[in-house]
Amino acid sequence: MERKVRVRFAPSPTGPLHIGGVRTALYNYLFAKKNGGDFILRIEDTDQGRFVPGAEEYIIETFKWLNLNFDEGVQKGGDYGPYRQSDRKEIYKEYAQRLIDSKNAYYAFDTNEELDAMRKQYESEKKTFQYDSSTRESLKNSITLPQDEVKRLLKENTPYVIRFLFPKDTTIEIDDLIRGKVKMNSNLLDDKVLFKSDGMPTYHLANVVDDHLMNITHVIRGEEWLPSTALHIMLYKAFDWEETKPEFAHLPLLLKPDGNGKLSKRDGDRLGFPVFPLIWVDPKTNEVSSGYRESGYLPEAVINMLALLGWNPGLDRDIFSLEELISLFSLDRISLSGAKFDLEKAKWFNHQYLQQRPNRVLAEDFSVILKEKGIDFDINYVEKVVYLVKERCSFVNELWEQSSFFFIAPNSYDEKVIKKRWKPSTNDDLYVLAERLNILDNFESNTLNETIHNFIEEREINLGQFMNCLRLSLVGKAMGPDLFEIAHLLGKKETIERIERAVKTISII
RNA sequence: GCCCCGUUCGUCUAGUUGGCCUAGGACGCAAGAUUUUCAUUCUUGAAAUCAGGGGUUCGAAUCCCCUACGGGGUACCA
Repeated sequence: MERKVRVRFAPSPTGPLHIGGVRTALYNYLFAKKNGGDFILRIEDTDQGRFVPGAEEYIIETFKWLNLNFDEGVQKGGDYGPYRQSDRKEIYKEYAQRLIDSKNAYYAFDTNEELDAMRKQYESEKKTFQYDSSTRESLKNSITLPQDEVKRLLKENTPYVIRFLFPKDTTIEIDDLIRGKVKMNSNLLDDKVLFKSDGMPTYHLANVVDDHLMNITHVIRGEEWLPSTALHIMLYKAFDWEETKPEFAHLPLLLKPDGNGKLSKRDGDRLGFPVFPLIWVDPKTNEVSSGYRESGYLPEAVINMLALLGWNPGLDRDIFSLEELISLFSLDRISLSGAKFDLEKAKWFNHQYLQQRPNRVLAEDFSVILKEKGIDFDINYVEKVVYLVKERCSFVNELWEQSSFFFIAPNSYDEKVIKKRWKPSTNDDLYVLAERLNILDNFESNTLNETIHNFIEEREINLGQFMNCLRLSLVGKAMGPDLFEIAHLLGKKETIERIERAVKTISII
């Protein structure tokens, strides 16, 4: 019987979610939605030592911002809860016991110190210590110790861990949906700890138990999990869950843009781009890490950019809506090699999506920035400004650089432009033009266009030269959109005042 | 060290049943066009002997082997 597709995103709350993690979640989401399945959020907080307050809320908020909604999970609920592993503690204990009973796992009483000493010793002999079939016979565990000794130790609450008993000389085959068949020999794998001495399971146990109990059909996760998948497969076998074992798909990693290695937290600040979706303030150090949201990225752009970083629909275009991504998505089009993040392309994506964003909405976003600067203009005016300048912007906050002159008259004039364009006769030309504009009762841009062109023709002055001077008067620089549109939006009074001020201020004698 | 995964323009990639690949697209870069300016936009261009070397084949980016390089794993972290 075909099972309903169920995938999970299972981050551990050890800090802000990495952008690579966001991509993993996105691929899970796309896969689920493409196949009419469920997308589940499970929090893997089995390591109490690394728990960071606020991290779970950060994760929730990230997906809220991106508008990728979970069907089940922490803070949302569902039929397979609880969805936080710390709330499932008792469950794992029971399953660990099952493995002990079926002789697939055993108690180990070796202390950390003993193990460390062992590792050091092996290292000094240029060997690698591994807790496995070759060494377990000589260590302190329920295989080597007499039964009543084991019972006594457990009764006395001696700290112990439960380790998986890896069989010797077994080949484990992983059938990865992205990579195909991967084979591993059990002799190279060690008896991983499944249950820690603090009463919590490790990732391996909790993950397999939860995926089974939550009816997960596809495990889509980062490539760093590929090596331990052999253990996971053995666990499904040990539990006799092979019938409903999920399919595995291991994603390539996100690499740093320069040099080599996995994209890390530090790269962001070093190279000037966010590696986190949202801003994050470390609760311990107060260190601030920037986020895509606060840097002005649009969620749609981030999703589009991330989707194409390691996956490609094979079409000759790059812009896809979430709906398109869902219908186009398939695991077999995921690339095998790690992808380097490209800041320039990320900006380009944002530019594309910024252009699609309605002017009214952009005007509202922009008004927030304006208010912070103590500028309060009518939203309709702001919307018109946005209409004129948005195509030259990739981010909302760039609107200010491109349009500040619409709100504040220039208080200085670009010297280079003066030097190049301003003539001794310009002051007089502009003065006369101001008088001419003053008697207009229509200040529409096409009227202005006609009036000014006639003026230039009449006086036989150079078009480019004069227009640049007029622009300088209104803008202060040689930049900005169509000059007649600027004058129109500024209005008659403001336009004339700016011309007069420029005439008074600029002198080349 | 050992194990696993990978390797096409600077970057993301197309190429998945070997021939239509003198290797396509996008970002970025360069030049030109448009414009009163800056940008946008448009056009054109440079850019990968398909990591290298061996095979297999009439024919290989596509299949096999080796080497190199890159990445991941090797914790009572996930």
